[in-house]
Amino acid sequence: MVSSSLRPLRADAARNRELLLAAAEEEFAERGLSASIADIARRAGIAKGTVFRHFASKEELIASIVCGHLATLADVARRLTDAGDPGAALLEFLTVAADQRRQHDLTFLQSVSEGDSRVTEVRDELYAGIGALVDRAHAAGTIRSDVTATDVFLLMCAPVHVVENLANPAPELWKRYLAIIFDGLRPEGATPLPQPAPARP
Amino acid sequence: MVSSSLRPLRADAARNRELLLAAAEEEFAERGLSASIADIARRAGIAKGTVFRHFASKEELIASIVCGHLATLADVARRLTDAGDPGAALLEFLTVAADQRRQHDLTFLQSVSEGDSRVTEVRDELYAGIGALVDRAHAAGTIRSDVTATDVFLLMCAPVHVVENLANPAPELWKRYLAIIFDGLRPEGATPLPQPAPARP
DNA sequence: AGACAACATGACCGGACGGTCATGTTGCTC
DNA sequence: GAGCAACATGACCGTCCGGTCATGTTGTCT
Repeated sequence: MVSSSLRPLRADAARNRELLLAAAEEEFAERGLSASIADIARRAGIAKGTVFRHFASKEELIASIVCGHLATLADVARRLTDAGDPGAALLEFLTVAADQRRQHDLTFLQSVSEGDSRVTEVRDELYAGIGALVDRAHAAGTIRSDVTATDVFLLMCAPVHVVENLANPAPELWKRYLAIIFDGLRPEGATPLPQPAPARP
Repeated sequence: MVSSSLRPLRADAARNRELLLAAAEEEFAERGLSASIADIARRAGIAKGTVFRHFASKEELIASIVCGHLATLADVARRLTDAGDPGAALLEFLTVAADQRRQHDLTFLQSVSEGDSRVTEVRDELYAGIGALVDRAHAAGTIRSDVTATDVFLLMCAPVHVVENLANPAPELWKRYLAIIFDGLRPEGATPLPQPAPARP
């Protein structure tokens, strides 16, 4: 979203960078991780060599995309922390997160950019935001007390993933599974969990 | 599991076929879809050309693996249909299914082998088995009435998928998320679902 | 307007991959 | 045990991909 380089980019370079990121996002969403740099460059209307001027490697390009998505989600979480109903806020966050994933499923990119320092940094921000939402939902009694922020973080993209096993899913089918999973997070009729919550990612 | 060819394989060929399938399964689980035929052959202790004697293409090899897994699951479902408690039987099925996926996550192979006729055939069997389990659970009132066999089919591998977003998950952490999701399937405290169930896959 | 650094370009490289095939080997049948 | 079809082998082919670099182009600053 923001380019935090010291020297500002030249006008054409900045424009190309945005075109490139947008094209890469679409190409990855359509072709998966094996989308080629050449195809991405063609889609962006720039030459292949230019890609490597902006990003040292394919991995770095992926990390930048993931960073942008995580930052957007962190922003959403932050904004929703002040919302009225804590339970509704958490559900709204999960809805926005799933909808983002539906548009461009980039979950498979996340494992690639695991080592990147910028990614882990933004992810920590997102994690903090989710933590605040979960705390408030706990206090309001909307979700069961044995569910943690890490649980929510991990379950975030599950609805979309579930739907992707279908060839032609209805565009909003993921909402069905988000509802089912969210019901599993509610205190009513909750069964004791067989395993302790994992440490934060 | 069974090789339904007309002419029986020669002894060495049959042995190599099994070695090959086992090696491919491990290699795909470790390296993902991009595992190479050469690596698979090396792991099986056979030559690369031999792979293509048994399977016309990489896709066909994948389809055979997926077939075996689906057949195993269909068998489990069939056996559990006669079990005592319908609710426990369904939970047990989901547990076995998730555990199988944990050992060798091959979900990503499923989309590749979408067009294969053998795969769709075995998948239909599995689907029928799940249908029977769900019907009995409905009758016993263990799961909410608006949940279908397709829902269960789709949610089957969700617990394992959720956990895979973690770098070093505890080996049985998936049971935590299976418990949460299964709680979402229970009638107690169920919220109306916002989307209709999809048609069978 | 001139002049330079920043930027864009696409031919090119090394390597890896899926798949083929001529040649050599081996299990089965009589 | 002879003979043959089934099978195994690995060198080889065409293709594609990530990444490099010498050369040409353009924004920007004075």
